[in-house]
Amino acid sequence: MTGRTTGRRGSGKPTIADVAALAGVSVSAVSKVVNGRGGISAPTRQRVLDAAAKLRWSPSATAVALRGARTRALGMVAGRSSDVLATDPHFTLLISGIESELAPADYGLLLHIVGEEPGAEERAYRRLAEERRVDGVILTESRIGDGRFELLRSLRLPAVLVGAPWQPDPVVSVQAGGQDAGIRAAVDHLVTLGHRRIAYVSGPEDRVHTVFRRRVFETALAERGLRPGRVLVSEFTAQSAVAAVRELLADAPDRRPTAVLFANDTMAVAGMNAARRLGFEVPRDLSVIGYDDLPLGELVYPQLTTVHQDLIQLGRAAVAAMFRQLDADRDEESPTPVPDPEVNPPELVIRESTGPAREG
Amino acid sequence: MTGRTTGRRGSGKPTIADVAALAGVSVSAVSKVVNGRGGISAPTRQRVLDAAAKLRWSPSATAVALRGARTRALGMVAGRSSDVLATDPHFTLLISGIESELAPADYGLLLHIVGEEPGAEERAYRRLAEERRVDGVILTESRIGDGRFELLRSLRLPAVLVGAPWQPDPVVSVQAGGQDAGIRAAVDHLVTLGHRRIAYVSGPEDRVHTVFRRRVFETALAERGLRPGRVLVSEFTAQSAVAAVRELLADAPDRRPTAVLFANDTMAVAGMNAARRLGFEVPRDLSVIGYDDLPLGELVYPQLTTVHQDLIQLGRAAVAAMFRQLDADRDEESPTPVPDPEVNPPELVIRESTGPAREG
DNA sequence: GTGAAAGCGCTAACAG
DNA sequence: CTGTTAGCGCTTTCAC
Repeated sequence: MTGRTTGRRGSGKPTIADVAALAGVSVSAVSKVVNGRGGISAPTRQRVLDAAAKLRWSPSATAVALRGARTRALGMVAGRSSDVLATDPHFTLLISGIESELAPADYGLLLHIVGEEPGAEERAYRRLAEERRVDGVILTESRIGDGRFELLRSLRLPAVLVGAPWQPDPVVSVQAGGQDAGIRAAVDHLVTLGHRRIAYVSGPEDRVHTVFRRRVFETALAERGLRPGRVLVSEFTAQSAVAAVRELLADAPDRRPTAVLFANDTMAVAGMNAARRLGFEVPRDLSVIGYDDLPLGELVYPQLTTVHQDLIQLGRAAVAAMFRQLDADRDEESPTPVPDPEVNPPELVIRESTGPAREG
Repeated sequence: MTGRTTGRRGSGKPTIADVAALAGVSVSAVSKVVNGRGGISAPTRQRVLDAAAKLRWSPSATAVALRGARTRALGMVAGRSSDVLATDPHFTLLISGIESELAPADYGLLLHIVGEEPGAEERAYRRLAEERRVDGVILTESRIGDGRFELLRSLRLPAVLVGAPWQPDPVVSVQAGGQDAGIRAAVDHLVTLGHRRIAYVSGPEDRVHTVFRRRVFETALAERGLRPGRVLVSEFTAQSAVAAVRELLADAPDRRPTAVLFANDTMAVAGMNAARRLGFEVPRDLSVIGYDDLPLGELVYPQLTTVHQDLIQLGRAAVAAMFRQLDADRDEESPTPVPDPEVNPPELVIRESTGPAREG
């Protein structure tokens, strides 16, 4: 425990000094070799590499980070209850995408799942920033009045938002082009099938994408010359979706909707089954469309017609944007082009939960 | 960029020196205050706290870690494709549990999602260890011949396994008591309903829990005096489960199973719908039981009868075990009691996908 | 009760 | 080409 001389391989882990000693060179030589900076002869280089391999040594991430370089970690805070998280793989998918881009760069992802209590999320970001644990953070699900961009700026912590900010904001964000294409296609699909009374079950109204999608829905309806459809606001939970469907189907036959769009797949599946419990066949009596295109949609019966959104690609794009930002920050002077990452627009996937309207 | 004098608040973040300067004390005084070590007068203490608050300063995690203390981060490597990850919230749930225990301790979780290519997982652990990014790692899904425990030991990286090791091993592990209770109850339930031909669709055979559960299934059947049921091995994917059901239901009516147990809920749901597509009603023609009790099970129609497993609690227990291990390592001399964490045994949740056998 | 100084493992100037 | 050295931000003896 006490008195561990540098270079001694006691209980501790090998350090750069151990490697240098074993290779018979100085520490700076080792440093130069591992960082690929030139000025080292081939034989020396080889000796260093061998020594490092024998000792199973890699530079300590902590020491490198302290030295002023990067942390080689990105942070992400998920402000959701574990229940919602488990039902809705939105985050999981995004994280998969993020990781796939992070791994080759030897970056890690520091995840924080905090509850939905207000303030918890902010505290998490704050700690991430103050403790300098990460080089930057990736944000999702921006909300109306979202204070996170401001917060992160004041914390000087680079951020990339997946999605659109709630109001024009200099925050770097990634987003698929043609965001409204999915819902438009969904409405078109239903109209073509003869549906005239189409309802929309939206997510919590404090979400930016929720409001956006709802607006697209309303616009699309109007453009088709249809009267405004009913719009119900629901939580992202199954119970809430079930309640919404109950309400929708309680109307008189000539007034109730013949098709429903849901804000996400989980709600759509829950809603679909709620309808069935009420004696409505899907799609015979009611057509249902989801959003996200989760694997879940293919599992259920009938398979879900839904709007596909490439969350994995979005996650990758977010990381790419972050790296560009980090590089730009470092080089400061050279204003990197920062091309918008290519993300495919949302797209309608027609499966079994939509069919012709029963009565015009 | 150049020549940033200590104590200057330029573009950089405040350091302990800035706080000390602002409070008019020495850096060590600040350190003592933030670490709650005594020897500081109340007024001085207050001045330090005020200064830290004003500067929004917290100790840099990196510096603290380098100083020899802990990293305050745990690692986890998920060796699965993003697709499986998205369908099966197993990991998500576990991570939620882990986080809920980590957060109050101000610990972070460094996540690595690597593909299923062999070696990728090992490399990830290796890097985590060599770069000293985490204090320890949490493992799941131990496999037959799992080399990770050995690897981690040689890396001197503390580890906690969720589940049982494939062979007696000193690795610290957490697990619910009465592991076999769930499947036994499931078999009992089916037998009581009059089922005599019960099949089992197992997961990949290289998983320890897969083999264990299958054995429990076989034993339970034997104890009830039933002939061995058919056992099919499937991947953890929907397609694979669908194929298994096809095979099972292709048999002659007097030979085909009237009930099927699946290794997890996702497979069960996929199987249930495959059966329906083949013209079999669930539970009228076929009873189905899953495993895990994911939220998904309540979403679908009919709702899934399944074996509940408290993954969240398991995640929490794993972290608790890790902390005890870390404390023990530190104190070295004091062999902490290390009581087994309390995790509820798996339990059968009866819903709608099981019913009386149609023919004895 | 408080401060000065030595490192933790590494990188980057600067010498040789 | 290679070695010496000064910190990065913090904690921790050890003096005062």
